Amino acid sequence: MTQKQTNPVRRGRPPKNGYSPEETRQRLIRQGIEVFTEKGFSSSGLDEILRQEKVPKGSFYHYFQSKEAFGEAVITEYAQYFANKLDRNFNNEQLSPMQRLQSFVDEACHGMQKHKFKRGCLIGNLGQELGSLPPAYRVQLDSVFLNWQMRLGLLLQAAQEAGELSKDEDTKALSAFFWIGWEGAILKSKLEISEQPIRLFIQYFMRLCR
Amino acid sequence: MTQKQTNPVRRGRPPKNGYSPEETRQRLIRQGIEVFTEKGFSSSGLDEILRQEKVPKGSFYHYFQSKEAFGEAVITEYAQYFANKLDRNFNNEQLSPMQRLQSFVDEACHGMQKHKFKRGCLIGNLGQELGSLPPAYRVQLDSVFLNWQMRLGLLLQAAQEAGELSKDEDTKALSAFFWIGWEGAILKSKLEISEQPIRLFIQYFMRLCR
DNA sequence: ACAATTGTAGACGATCGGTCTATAAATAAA
DNA sequence: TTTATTTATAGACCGATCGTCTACAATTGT
Repeated sequence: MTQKQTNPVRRGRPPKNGYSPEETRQRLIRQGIEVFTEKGFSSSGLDEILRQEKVPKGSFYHYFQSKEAFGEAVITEYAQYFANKLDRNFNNEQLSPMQRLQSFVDEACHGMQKHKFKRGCLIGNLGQELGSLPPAYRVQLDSVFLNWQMRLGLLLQAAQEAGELSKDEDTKALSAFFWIGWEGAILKSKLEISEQPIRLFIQYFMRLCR
Repeated sequence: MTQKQTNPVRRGRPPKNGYSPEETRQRLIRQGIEVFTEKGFSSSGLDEILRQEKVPKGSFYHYFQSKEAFGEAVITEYAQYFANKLDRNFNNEQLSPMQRLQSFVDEACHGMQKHKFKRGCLIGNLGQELGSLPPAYRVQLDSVFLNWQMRLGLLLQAAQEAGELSKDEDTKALSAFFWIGWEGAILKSKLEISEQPIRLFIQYFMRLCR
């Protein structure tokens, strides 16, 4: 019926490490997410990313056209990963809408601790770095935020339906406000090496919703 | 009585450009604020800063011990500049306390536009860059925020005295919340090339205060 | 056997932060 | 006046590291 996922007829020199080209590509992107999230795009070298995945430097341009194209793929992958995290929490039928938001926050706090407050949010980090970033990234980052904003907007609408949030509230504006504060909270959380700023922000945000 | 401010007996080769050594130092720091605010610390070279002020590279280490020491001076100067801006607005007796906060916001929005949304806040930018910064910067940046937080805390107390803010509010927590949201708003403002995020944040913050 | 394809390997030039030596221009001491 | 000392300029230079490129190794198809 269907062919094997990896092309059965495969020409050319085989990969030296055990991984298929698609796997290697994916592994590089994953590593890119980690490194760029911690150290930013401009001050991160490809060497570091390649070294960890045991991919020789010369091979990089076999997998990606340039560092810029690589960064684009990294951003896309991170956006996807984060959107999944949002969906997982925001669609949890076990909890009320506002409880789902709280569970997302708890999960994020746990993640911050796990990485010793060194990572935070790739999108936010790159946003601050805009001045030394390829110009095309700006619109990409902006649209990622818009996507998250839409997802939260839906949750807030559900909260309205459930009577947890006044129907007078502008859910679009409120969710835009959330992500504004969120990025600030992540920043201060890294600076203070504490999840307290995140907790503080959420506390006031929740108050705003009552 | 008192000697002239610039030492009257001055040995050694005089500066070539018209500026005194202190002036040159100050000019380099000013330029450093601009460049670091736009492009960050790690991805900015000393060359760029020196070129603009027509200071030869070799002279740099006459004025500063290292790039790290230079950055420290830049942060300190920016913190001072920003604290002055806060004081100028927060101590304006012509306005009520909450009006003073609003006037600060208006001024900041004007500044963002003036620089075409490319600059934002040096402290916030460096905060996001923490992973690739000299470790000593973290505590320095943190203490700058603490200073701003204290200044806003005093204003909020004045607002309480003036009956503009409930005395039940924890002014410390509220001002911490303000700076969290503020940095997020500046970030999104740069991303969207619009002052709308700042306006949106302030709108909700003001609502929280009533 | 030879072309086409695919991944590997390191050379390469540019640029960075930081340091070095040489020197210019002033005053202090001889 | 001459020489020493101080202060600032000037740019060459070094090792490290950046992103990119070219050569080639290893496989399959004809």
